[in-house]
Amino acid sequence: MSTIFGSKIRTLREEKQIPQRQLAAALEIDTATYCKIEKGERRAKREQVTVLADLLEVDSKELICLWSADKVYDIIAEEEEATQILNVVAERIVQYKRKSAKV
Amino acid sequence: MSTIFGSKIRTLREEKQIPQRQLAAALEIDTATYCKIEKGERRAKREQVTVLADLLEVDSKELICLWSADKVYDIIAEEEEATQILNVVAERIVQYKRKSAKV
DNA sequence: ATTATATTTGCCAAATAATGTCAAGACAAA
DNA sequence: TTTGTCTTGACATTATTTGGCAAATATAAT
Repeated sequence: MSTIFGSKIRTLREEKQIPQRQLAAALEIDTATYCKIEKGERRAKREQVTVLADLLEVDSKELICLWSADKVYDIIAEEEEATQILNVVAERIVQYKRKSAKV
Repeated sequence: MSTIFGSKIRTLREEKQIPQRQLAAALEIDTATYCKIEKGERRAKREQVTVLADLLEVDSKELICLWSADKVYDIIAEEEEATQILNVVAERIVQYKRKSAKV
């Protein structure tokens, strides 16, 4: 049930010794909700991720990456062909990049 | 807006010359809804995918794979770090497999 | 051209999932 | 014990997804 994203922001927050209350306020949500985000019981919204990156002073790309990875993992984790699914997606992304490079 | 899954089932259906109406009936949905699934405007439910695999006589794993890939693609397509997200997920899946293999 | 069949579109309704709050409890430090 | 922090569960709210209906548009055949 825990997420890479949740663990990451918890670690960062503890390193900086910031209380949940403070980050929750910045995100304009209840501390209960913030707590659940750290524990992976709720998913942060995308805008919230970037706000957190600022406050925790990390590259927002890094957090977005972990946050997205959690979402993808939820979709494919239970599927037998998980790895192949990733290959199909990767292939499609390459194709798209080729196409936009042409233009 | 079109999906790999939708294109695939449309192609298969046309090859077999089956009307949408017939597949829609098997899925117990409106032909309009079925039409949208082929066009990628609606997402089939997981159970519907396996029913379609039967009717279209293809391996359900194959269809599930394309169907999942569409979902994953939706999540990461707009993200700058799409490829890296896939790597993070792939890494996590490998880790999970190791863990379950140990037991 | 007219009819019949198949597909598509737009809009609304129902169902489901995601996000959030509140209140109460657990836990630790002072 | 009091204070501040964190956690949990039940419930409320909101957003998203899925489906139906009716009308429009193809597509075929006659």
